[in-house]
Amino acid sequence: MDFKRIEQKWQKFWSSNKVFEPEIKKGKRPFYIQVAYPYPSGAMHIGHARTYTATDVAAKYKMLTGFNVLMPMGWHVSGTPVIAAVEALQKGNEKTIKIFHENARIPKEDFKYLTESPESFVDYMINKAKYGYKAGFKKLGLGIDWRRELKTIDPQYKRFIEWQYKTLASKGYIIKKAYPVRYCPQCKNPVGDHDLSEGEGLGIQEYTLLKFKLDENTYLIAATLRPETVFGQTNLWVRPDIEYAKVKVGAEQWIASKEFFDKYKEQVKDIEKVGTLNGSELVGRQVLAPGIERNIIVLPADFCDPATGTGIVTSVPSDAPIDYIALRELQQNQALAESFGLNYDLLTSIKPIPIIELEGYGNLSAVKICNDLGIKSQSDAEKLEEAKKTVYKLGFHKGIMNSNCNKYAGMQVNKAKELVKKELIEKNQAAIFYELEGKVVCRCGSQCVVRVLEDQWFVKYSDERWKEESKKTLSGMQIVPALFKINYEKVFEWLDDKPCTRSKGLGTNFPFQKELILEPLADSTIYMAYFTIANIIKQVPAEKLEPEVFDYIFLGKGRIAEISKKYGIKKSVLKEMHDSFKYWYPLAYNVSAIELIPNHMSFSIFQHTAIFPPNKRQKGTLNLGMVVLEGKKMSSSKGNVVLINDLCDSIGADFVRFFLMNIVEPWEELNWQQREIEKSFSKLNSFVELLFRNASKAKKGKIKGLNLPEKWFYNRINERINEYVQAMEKMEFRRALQCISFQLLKDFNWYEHRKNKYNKQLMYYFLSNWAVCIAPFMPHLAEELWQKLGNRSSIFFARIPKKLKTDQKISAAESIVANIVDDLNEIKKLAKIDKPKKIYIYVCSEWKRNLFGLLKEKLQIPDQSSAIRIAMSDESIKAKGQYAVNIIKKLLAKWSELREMVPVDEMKILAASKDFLSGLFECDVIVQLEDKVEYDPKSKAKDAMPFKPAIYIE
RNA sequence: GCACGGGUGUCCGAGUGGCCAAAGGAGCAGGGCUUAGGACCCUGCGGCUUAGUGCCUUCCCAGGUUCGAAUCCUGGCCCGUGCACCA
Repeated sequence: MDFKRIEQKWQKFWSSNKVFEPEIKKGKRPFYIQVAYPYPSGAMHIGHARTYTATDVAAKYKMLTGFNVLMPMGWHVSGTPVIAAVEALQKGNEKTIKIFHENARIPKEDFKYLTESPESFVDYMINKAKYGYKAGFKKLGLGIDWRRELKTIDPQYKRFIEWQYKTLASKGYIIKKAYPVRYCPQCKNPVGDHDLSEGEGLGIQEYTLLKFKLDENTYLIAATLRPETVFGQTNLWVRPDIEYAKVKVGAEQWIASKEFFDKYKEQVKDIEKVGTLNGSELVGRQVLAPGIERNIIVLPADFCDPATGTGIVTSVPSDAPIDYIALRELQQNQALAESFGLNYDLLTSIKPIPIIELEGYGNLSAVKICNDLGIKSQSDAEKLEEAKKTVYKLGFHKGIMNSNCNKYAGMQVNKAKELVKKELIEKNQAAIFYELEGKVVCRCGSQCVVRVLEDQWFVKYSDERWKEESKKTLSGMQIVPALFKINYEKVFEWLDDKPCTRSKGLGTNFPFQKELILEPLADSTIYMAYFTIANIIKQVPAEKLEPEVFDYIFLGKGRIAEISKKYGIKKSVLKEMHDSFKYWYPLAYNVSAIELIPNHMSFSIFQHTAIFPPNKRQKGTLNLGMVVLEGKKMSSSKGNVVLINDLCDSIGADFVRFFLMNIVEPWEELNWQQREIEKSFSKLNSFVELLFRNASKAKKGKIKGLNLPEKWFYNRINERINEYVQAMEKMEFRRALQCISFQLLKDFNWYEHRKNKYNKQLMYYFLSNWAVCIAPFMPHLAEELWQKLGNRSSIFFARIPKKLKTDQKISAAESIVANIVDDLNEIKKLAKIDKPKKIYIYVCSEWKRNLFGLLKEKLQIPDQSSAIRIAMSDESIKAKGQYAVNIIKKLLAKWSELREMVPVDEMKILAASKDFLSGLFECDVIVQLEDKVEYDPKSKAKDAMPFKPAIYIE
């Protein structure tokens, strides 16, 4: 088949007949489906193609069920990648050149477009790149309304985003606060995972800095992850052999390790080094401990690491194993203690103070676990680490603060932690310090730190009321697949304030601080609304698009006449946009890949909730799974990809679409295996060719006078279509496809096998319905076949039939014949009969059928004694005695299967199929009723059962 | 750490209470076709048995619910994926 010709022919037809350019039609139900617009920076591979194809299938199916369908497309070009790429290409960076030349398949002579400017780069990628997304969409035959095409840097779009953020701000959802980020002091930039050479995935931990008053204005600073344990403090640890720094922080003087201040200076402003002192100078001193307002003693410890925290550690021997062991070791070593000039009696009087009750560990969990694990000294590093982890984890989840913790007594540890921290900070006894979870190194080679960005703008997704309202929106939405709803719910739970501005990148300037750019996940949340007017708004100059204009279009606020006059926009244009939004919204489905659930998809629901009224939000989401190639993750940089362009060229767009939808359901992980594809390609291809060959023999008209096999085929087509519709409604595209492809092929083959005359009308019924059902998946071939069948307009103006009449009895009857064929083959093989001379079929007698009917009606559970009781209530069965009991036993053995069977007249069916069977086996076939047998040399007849006639072959 | 998902025969993978010794494919073995190779077609691939069958042992491990479990529940072991400034 000449795929290329057919594809081009119909793509041209669709565009010149505006098949996928919907107009508002009052009375026709709208269906607006939208798939997350791509960032057009490379070649399109099958992973992308799957997402867009699934959306297209959903859209086309809805067209075929009578909806007015809108599916727009745009380009998300916001952010830094384009700028970074253009800069790298301008500098002649070889790695980047290679990526664009080899992976994105851009010829060298076209690089001039890429290096000219970010705008030119974007334009090339969208409109000229042979392997780009737009080229791919067109090749795949997607039903996109291109009149609405947009880029996120269009001037009108930017005004829309400004309106969006002004609206959010007016509701209090835009806030400004300090924000800790991973930061490279060398590059002077925040770093993401992809900027790192070491430490990817390591996060930021929040330490509490505790201030221990040494004298009037000088404090020793200890860092802790467990501020709630201040109530159990017994002493402070310092390293006697290192030098600590004295630093002015604000009005106070702090003492901590030098390494600490190097990091801390990125997090606070006013910080100034004053001097140094040795740890040993601090040993033995008394300091006023925060939280408990009590003096505690400074003791020496080797485990204090100047590179971790502050190099000073507060000691809570009740709950920190290392503190307990270090204290005990010091207490047991009088000579050492006295070498530091410590009062040994005072030292030995220090005892752990119970503060947390922990089930299974009592109220001194550190002491208990050290005893349990047999930890003797600080040198048991491994065991100490294990002990620490266990106690920390259990304490956090299950610990309860006890009566030594004042007002926190009885509170859970995980609650108390935050409250204690807050109280200490308020009393100026503590501060916050951010520390990386481990070593993080930037690609430039320098070690990263945490920097606190002052005045970062956020979208306040943590807002309780907003969250509640968004959860309500979500609860009314249809999430496909349904089991993902819980994922959304979980995301909504932990979703926190999201930074929304950056200093670099393409996009919309932040309206409240013009030098900043809204970051890409912030300007892609409600653009679906913009699509409804994108084709109209192009004629309005951007500068006229003040917030009031959008307020009118989307929210119906204000008076059209006044707005028209004030901003110089025609009333008719304003009205058209307002009407268009009102018609198309709410969005039926927002579609994207699963990995966007925690951000894009959720943000979109939140922001719709914030901005639009409940009836103008989103009705559902469709979440597409990943595509892997031969079991491995696809990666453009490793060349492990299949590009959609190449694939369409080799097997044709419709077959690509078919396989993308046929391997697994849309939300499941799809493993693309070339060999398997090739195998099923030839199978499917010959099926399609078979159908096309039959098209010339089909004739439109009333179907009448059907014989048994024809009735069966007609009925089977209807059954398949019904199941197809059921599956399509749930977006189970794979199941739907299987019904109307390989399964229907099997049916067709059986029918071909069975039929003895040609029915043109039935063939038309089959082919036309097949074309309509396959059209969402294989639109080009469907159109071609549709035309071959004599239709003039596009198949997408046809309708998929719904709720067709089917008759279980017809299927049941045919399965009797099919089963007989199977059984005959089996017996032939086992009995090693090559050419049967005669076949005898004995249909079970009337009383057995009655017995089955009786049991089917009355038997609740397949229990032998009650079955016999029921059966023996019938005199004619009772008369058969032990033989009847044997039959009952046989029936019960297969009861679960049999109870579903629909009773049919086996005698009549088999008698009617005699010619077929004798033709098939090339011998005489004799069908007799069990109790009227004339010839039964091996006495097989008695084995006849309902739905399973006995057989004798000669 | 938190969240979600998953462990099925040689391999990939379908299967969510009985129709399941478990779809489909790959692979392997035998046969057909062919000068040969490829492609294609047929048969078999847990064990024993059989004129269309019946039985035994199996779906990560251990328990449990049920007349009945690959499928439901509990515990354990193992493996993926995501976790925010990144589009």
